[in-house]
Amino acid sequence: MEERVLELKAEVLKALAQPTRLKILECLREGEKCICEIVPAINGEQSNISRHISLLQKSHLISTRKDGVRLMVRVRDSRLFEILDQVGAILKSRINEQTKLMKAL
Amino acid sequence: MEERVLELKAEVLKALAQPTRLKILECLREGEKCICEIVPAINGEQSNISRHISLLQKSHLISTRKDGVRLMVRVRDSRLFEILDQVGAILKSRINEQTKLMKAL
DNA sequence: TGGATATATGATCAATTAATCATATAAACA
DNA sequence: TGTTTATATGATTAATTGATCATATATCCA
Repeated sequence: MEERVLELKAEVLKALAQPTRLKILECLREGEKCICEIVPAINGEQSNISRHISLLQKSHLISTRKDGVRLMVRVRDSRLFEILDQVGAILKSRINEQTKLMKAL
Repeated sequence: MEERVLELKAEVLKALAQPTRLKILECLREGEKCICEIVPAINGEQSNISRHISLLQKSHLISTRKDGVRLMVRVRDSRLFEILDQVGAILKSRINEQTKLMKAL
């Protein structure tokens, strides 16, 4: 596969690969939210969340619109959630295997 | 979603979010390979690839077995490739949108 | 207009990361 | 046994990252 394509894929994955950003994205499953809703929802620092949001935007994973003072944020492509769910599924079967091994003791 | 679960998901995504590691994984689509095949296939440094392989193993994304001197490597869960493909699909439609915009100029 | 609220950003710091070189270990084979 | 081949690892370095505090900017409303 093309070097450049892998770099692009890595950039997207990197944007996802951070707990605070995952919290933000999970929070956005419910739909569009403004930063002032996200901050208390995930119990974060305003300036930190603001930076993560702008990173997610630079990675084109979210889009934003101004509503007065507020910045409304939403996930651009809902397939993003399928990716997160797939990661969850992989983790789940990893745990299952470990559990089976434990039972066999 | 549970803090700890998000941390686990972030760890998996982080292991994926690096071009060299993506190259290795793409290389493993074809099936089990030893490091000495991977190194020339992706034109990498032996010590660097070795480190990335051991990172991928620590993240439980690949499994390994010894065959003489060689270390045979394979992807643990093929759903990993579905994730990579899904990322590709998201990138593809991002490009499509940009192309449409360009045409409308 | 002046204060309250929402967001962005500069500066700083500690921690992590990826790559590289040199070298160590270990298996295979002539 | 000695050499070649495969892999691992210590040390080093530069770059990136995430968080935080302080402050700036911008919008709204009384």
